[in-house]
Amino acid sequence: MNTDYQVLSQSLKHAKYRMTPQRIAICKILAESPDHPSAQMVYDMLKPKYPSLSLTTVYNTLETLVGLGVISPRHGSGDAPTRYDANTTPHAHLQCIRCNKLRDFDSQHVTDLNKDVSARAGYHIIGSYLLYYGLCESCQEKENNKE
Amino acid sequence: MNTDYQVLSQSLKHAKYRMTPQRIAICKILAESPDHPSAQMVYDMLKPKYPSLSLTTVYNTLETLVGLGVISPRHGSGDAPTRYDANTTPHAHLQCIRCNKLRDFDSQHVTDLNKDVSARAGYHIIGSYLLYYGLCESCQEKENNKE
DNA sequence: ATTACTGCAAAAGATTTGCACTAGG
DNA sequence: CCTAGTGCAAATCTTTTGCAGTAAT
Repeated sequence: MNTDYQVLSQSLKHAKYRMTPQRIAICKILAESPDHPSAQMVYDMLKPKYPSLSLTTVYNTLETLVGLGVISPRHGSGDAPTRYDANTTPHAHLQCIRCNKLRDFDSQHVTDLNKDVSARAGYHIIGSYLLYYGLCESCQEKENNKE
Repeated sequence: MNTDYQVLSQSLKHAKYRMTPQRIAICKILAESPDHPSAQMVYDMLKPKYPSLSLTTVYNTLETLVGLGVISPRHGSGDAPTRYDANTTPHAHLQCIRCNKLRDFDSQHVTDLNKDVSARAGYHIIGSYLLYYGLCESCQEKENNKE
């Protein structure tokens, strides 16, 4: 489940950031989006309701929230833009290389791997990206129907 | 260990690609580079010896080798460019956010996670990126000396 | 009243594309 | 010879930056 709106907005307030309407709107969208939106996607969703909104502000706010540790950036396979995930518990992602959908995948082995890395790496680990890419079920069907 | 030069070049020949000097040189560099070079890094390493080489050709060749499944693209944390890895056995990566170094991390849990994803996801998995980012040992020391 | 935040435009960096020329088979 | 491959320049796409105006506290 995603971090909810209260946690996102409170983290801004607590860190003494100003509560602008743009930031509030972006926090709402992130909390409500199960599909890990990119900066552009956030912008497109909010633009109709906030016509003056700029993409720069979306980037600024997302970067701020990343800095507070309440959302995580995930860069997709290949050329796809960075997606932002309000679910900060450790989990892997599955991305479809056809329709670009991005979904979560929970597994005990993610936890095990994280522990192993922390224990053996000699790195001060700050975060991780665990991405598997391929064809989702509906794109596999389309593929089969074509050939 | 990296896939060696023979395997890379033979995969091109076997797939009926023409053996140009540029492709041969790029295969050699990939086989010999333990540091997972980016397209630009490959270009910089080869430019002195092949002054006419273009970055476009490097991108083309890397893309071809990715298509043949003998190297894997790995996009780093944040804004870092894509790195290409001639080690195609499943393993995780550790990237230092300070010096940008990228190294391998082998773990039984990677294998376990891969199996779990294949078994439960409903995706046709094509590949994966498993990246942990943080501070490497030498950058941790520099950090400590400063503060 | 301050000063952080926004929004625009321009810049930067990585990768892709169009196309004429070249060279591998 | 013939077409795949190369190399250049320009285009594209994402993200960053500089800066003047605006608004949150």
